Amino acid sequence: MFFLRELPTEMMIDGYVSKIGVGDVDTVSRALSMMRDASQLGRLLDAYFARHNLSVLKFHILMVIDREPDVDSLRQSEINQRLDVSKPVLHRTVASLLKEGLLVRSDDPADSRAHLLALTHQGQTVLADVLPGHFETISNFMKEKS
Amino acid sequence: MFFLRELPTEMMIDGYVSKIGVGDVDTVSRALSMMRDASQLGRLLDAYFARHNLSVLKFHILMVIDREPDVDSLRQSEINQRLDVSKPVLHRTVASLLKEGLLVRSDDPADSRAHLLALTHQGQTVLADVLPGHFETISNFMKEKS
DNA sequence: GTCAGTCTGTTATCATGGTAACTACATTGG
DNA sequence: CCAATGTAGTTACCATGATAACAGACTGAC
Repeated sequence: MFFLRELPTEMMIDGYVSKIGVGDVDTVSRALSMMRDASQLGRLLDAYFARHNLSVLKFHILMVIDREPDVDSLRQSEINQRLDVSKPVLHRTVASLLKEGLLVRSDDPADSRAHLLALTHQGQTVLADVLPGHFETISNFMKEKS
Repeated sequence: MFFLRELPTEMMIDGYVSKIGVGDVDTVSRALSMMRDASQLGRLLDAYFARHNLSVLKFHILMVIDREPDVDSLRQSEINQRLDVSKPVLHRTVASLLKEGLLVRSDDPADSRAHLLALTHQGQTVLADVLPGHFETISNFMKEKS
């Protein structure tokens, strides 16, 4: 992600917004701040996970499987329902996690098209290792913002 | 960009955060909401600009040149100071805008390495056409959120 | 029972983000 | 002056996002 380093001043936004007659300056300013903050935090998280040979998407995949109550595995389509990412990207990233040994795949007894994806022991270890720093990165960023 | 469709409940976050002892649940919840909102608004803006044969980055490039006081052109490096994007991506995207006729390039008399990038008439027209919908997209999104 | 329609996963291809490393020019310190 | 360093732009390559289109397996209305 990327975004403006310097947001437009409220005056500049007003120059566009009030001329056009849509929305109000405060709302637009708030949205632009949000986008810039999200971009910056996104970069910090990307860098953090990269240092652990992961990506935000890989982390989220491990996370949604791990946090599932009652079961310890999910289908690819179920992961897709939980993550707002396209099927092919999810497929590719799951393939990469399988290759790296963080996930295992087994046939779904209920549907021969599908497979069940579960964390390996190593996957659980990696997730546990990476979680504190994830929340710490978020917390530190929010602290500096306020 | 992508993100979790359903955020973890505060209870789940607490399960991680308080165990780990970094940050607090509210701050982390707020950050995750922000990331999801930014992802969703980002998708809306991507789709909006795509309908106008643009991208968010192309729009921002046009915008920062247009909003510059006193001058009507910028160097690539000056655009880079204003946008949080890498040099090669900016270069490629500027090249595309030149090819599409939205920007023109002239030599910088002060530095033979550099060039000045200015909006063409068509570039100004496109920017003006696209601005209202941009702010409208943002305003509508923020309204639905609240 | 069958076949039209849907769902699961996959492949191919493209778009757009990044880093590393380079050329050419400009600037600065001795 | 001129060598060393810095800056502007560019190239090559990789990572990670998307859509379109497909095969094969399931499902339901008849």
